[in-house]
Amino acid sequence: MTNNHASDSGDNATLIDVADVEEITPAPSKRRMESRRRILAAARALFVEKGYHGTRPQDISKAASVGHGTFYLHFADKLECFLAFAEEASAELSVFIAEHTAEQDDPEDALCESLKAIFEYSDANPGVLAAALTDISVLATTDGEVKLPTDRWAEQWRDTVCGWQDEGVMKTDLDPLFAGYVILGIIRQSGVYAYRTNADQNAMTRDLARVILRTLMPTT
Amino acid sequence: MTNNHASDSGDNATLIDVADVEEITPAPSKRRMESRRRILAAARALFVEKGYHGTRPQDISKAASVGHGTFYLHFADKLECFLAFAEEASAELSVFIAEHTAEQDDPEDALCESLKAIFEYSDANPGVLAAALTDISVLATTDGEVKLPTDRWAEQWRDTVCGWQDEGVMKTDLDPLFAGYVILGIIRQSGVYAYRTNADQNAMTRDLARVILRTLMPTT
Amino acid sequence: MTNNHASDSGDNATLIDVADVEEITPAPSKRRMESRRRILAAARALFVEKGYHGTRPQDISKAASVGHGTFYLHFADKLECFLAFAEEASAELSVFIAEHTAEQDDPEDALCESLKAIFEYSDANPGVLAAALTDISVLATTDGEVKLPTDRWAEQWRDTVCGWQDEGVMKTDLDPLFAGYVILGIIRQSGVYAYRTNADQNAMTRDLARVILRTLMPTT
Amino acid sequence: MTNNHASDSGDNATLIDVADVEEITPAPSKRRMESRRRILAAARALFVEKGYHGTRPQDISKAASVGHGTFYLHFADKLECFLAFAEEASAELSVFIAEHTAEQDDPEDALCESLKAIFEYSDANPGVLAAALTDISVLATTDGEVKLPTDRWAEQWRDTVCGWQDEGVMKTDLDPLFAGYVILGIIRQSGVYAYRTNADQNAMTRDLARVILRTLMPTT
DNA sequence: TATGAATGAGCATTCATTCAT
DNA sequence: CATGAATGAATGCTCATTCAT
Repeated sequence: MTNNHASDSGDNATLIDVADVEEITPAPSKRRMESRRRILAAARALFVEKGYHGTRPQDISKAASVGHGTFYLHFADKLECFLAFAEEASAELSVFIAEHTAEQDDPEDALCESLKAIFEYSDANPGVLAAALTDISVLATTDGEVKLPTDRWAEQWRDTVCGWQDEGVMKTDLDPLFAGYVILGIIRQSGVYAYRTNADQNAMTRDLARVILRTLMPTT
Repeated sequence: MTNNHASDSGDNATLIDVADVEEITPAPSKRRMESRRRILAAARALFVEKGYHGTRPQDISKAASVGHGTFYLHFADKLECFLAFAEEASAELSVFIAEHTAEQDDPEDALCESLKAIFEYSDANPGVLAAALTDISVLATTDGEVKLPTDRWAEQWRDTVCGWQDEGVMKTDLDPLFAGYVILGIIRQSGVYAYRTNADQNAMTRDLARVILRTLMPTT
Repeated sequence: MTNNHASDSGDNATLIDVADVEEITPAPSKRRMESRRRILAAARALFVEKGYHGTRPQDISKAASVGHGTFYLHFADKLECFLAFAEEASAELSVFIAEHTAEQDDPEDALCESLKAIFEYSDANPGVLAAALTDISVLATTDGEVKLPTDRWAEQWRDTVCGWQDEGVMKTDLDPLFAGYVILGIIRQSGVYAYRTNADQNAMTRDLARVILRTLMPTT
Repeated sequence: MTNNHASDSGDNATLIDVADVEEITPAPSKRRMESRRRILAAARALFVEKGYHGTRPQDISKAASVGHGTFYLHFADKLECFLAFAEEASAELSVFIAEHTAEQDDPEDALCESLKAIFEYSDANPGVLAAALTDISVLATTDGEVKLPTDRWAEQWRDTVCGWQDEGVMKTDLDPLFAGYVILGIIRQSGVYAYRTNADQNAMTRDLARVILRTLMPTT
């Protein structure tokens, strides 16, 4: 398709109809995209199952049915691949939450829906969140300041809290970012509790929502 | 396997003259203890500075000024050494907290003192808590059920909460273990917040104590 | 579709009148020549800058703005490309020297001019000679007898010396080929000296010419 | 033997008799030295036979009958091993030449002896000199300024020439270092000639000595 | 002809662990 | 008890070359 045009591209540019230009310049090449997709999918499965250090680029390539070198065609190194996976999971969860909380005005309801969404996502993608939250400092002695996924999550909760305040549906005496971290902390560690005790999900959701709201509401 | 030290040492007891037994057999030989002490000290420094994966047994031995083989005289493998370090840190912190909260009856005060103690310990031993909390699942594909340090911490908070309830100084509608995890989550993630924002420690302590108490107190 | 035309390559083959055919088929097709030219130019730059082992065919293709595969359309492998580069440099230098020494009858003058030409070429193409003289045995475990560039240079000097003898302008008691190697050795290693000491070029030229002539002239 | 003392070393230093001290501090450990010796010997054989790029650290270890890791116990990387080999060869040749020219006062005789020594060494260690002279710039894109073996050789010849001048047995109008490079160039390239033509060694030696002296002696 | 994604054998190097002394 | 040289399987990554389009 686009390839057929390829040979013409350089010389006869003036003959190419404008509609084609869009396709020519970025040219993400279907095949290339397919490779990347498969590598990422394999990486996700393996990082979840074996963890970062238990997964070799070689394993990923094999699972993705591509050559070992192809891996490095798409990612500079193993860490970059892991970050892409974490990014992807994070984005997925965001979309998932957004879809589930679209119309909720009441903070408690919104919170409940968000938590439900998180649990649902966790059920549908077991282990993915835990894997994606792996502390990068454990992965590499990266002095470069890569922002941790957790930091971004905390910021998203901060935004949510700010939204509630702006809409006047809730008031808190906490610094919003502090609140964000607190909420994240509660949710995160609760996940471990839920896993350890096989807690009922509905009860957990309700309890969590209540607890979180309590942390926000000023002591009377 | 794991318990290399004291308990094993009694093998040659029968050959040793009785008078000496008391001192020789149970006492794990000064030299041996000194070795272990130095290795653990070096391990702590390196795990904190370089992380688990960035630290090689050789590095530890070298920093401890013992032969590389001596390391394996005291620890079956690197993981065991790390766990010993985490244990040590955990015990230290427990003592530290216990000392600071000995006489506090009021939960809010006790909480404040505990948090102060944690912050003080963190200041005195920078990075040690973060390192000791490293998720073991990241360290090894140990399917065996090693209890995570975090789980023990949550249990300690559960005990504290139960204590408060038993003494009648506080009531909560939460499951105590759940409460323990929530408290741990709040403290842990707050640490990240404090680090990121260079928050004032006294203010943080006060805010945290307030927030934690809120999570526990039944909504009126 | 477009593929059907592929073999005609010249852009509008069907429009070309019969008279042109002769030129099209045997003539290595402008486009092809252009590709090769660009690849060789890029190869030269990279071999000079990074050396043989530091240059990947991919780098060459990229620098030449051609597809990675195109490289292998023109050269069977990397070594062949390098040899083409060395050949080119050698030919260039020959022409350069020939132009500068066309009319000199006196050996000393001819020698001076040759040396000047070499220095000028070196200045105009820094690093090219050094790169082109790279010992092929270092490049590949080629058991096959590829003649070293240096051998060809020695032979050229032999021819020059023979020329002088035939014309009667100079006599030497050395075997001409031996003389060729000696001259080459002197010039080559002097280059290193000149580079290390930032020697004045004119003085170098004069000294070298004198030294070389001394080696040739029979001891009285 | 010495090993028996090893355990005492640290603490009871004062009890150790002085004669032992020498052995204790540098402690090159017979076993370690033996390993290094074997690795270097294997490296020499392989670098000569296969060249730098044709030789893998793995091959060296195998040929030396040591584990792959042992190689890196003695050399930081492949290049360092090669340099050690080149160094060794260079030192050997120096000794060889020194032994053969000890008593020669006359430059021509000294030169003849030196050349004979070089040829003899070359015969006894075929390929070693060629391998050791491999241009390091071909080996790695080492920006760090490692001095080339050739440069050291040129300097040795400079010293020789200076010696002759100081002793008044010879005069030259050349800069001594320049002379050193010229001599090196002549010898080096002649080696190629000798190899190509299977020249008679005695004749070569004589011719070379004559040629080299000519380059030094001022034109009358 | 030209392309560039794909390949995978190959490479230099590491490191947790062992064992002769 | 202590040592440190030795180990070698394993790792992350490269790069000259191929081939479907």
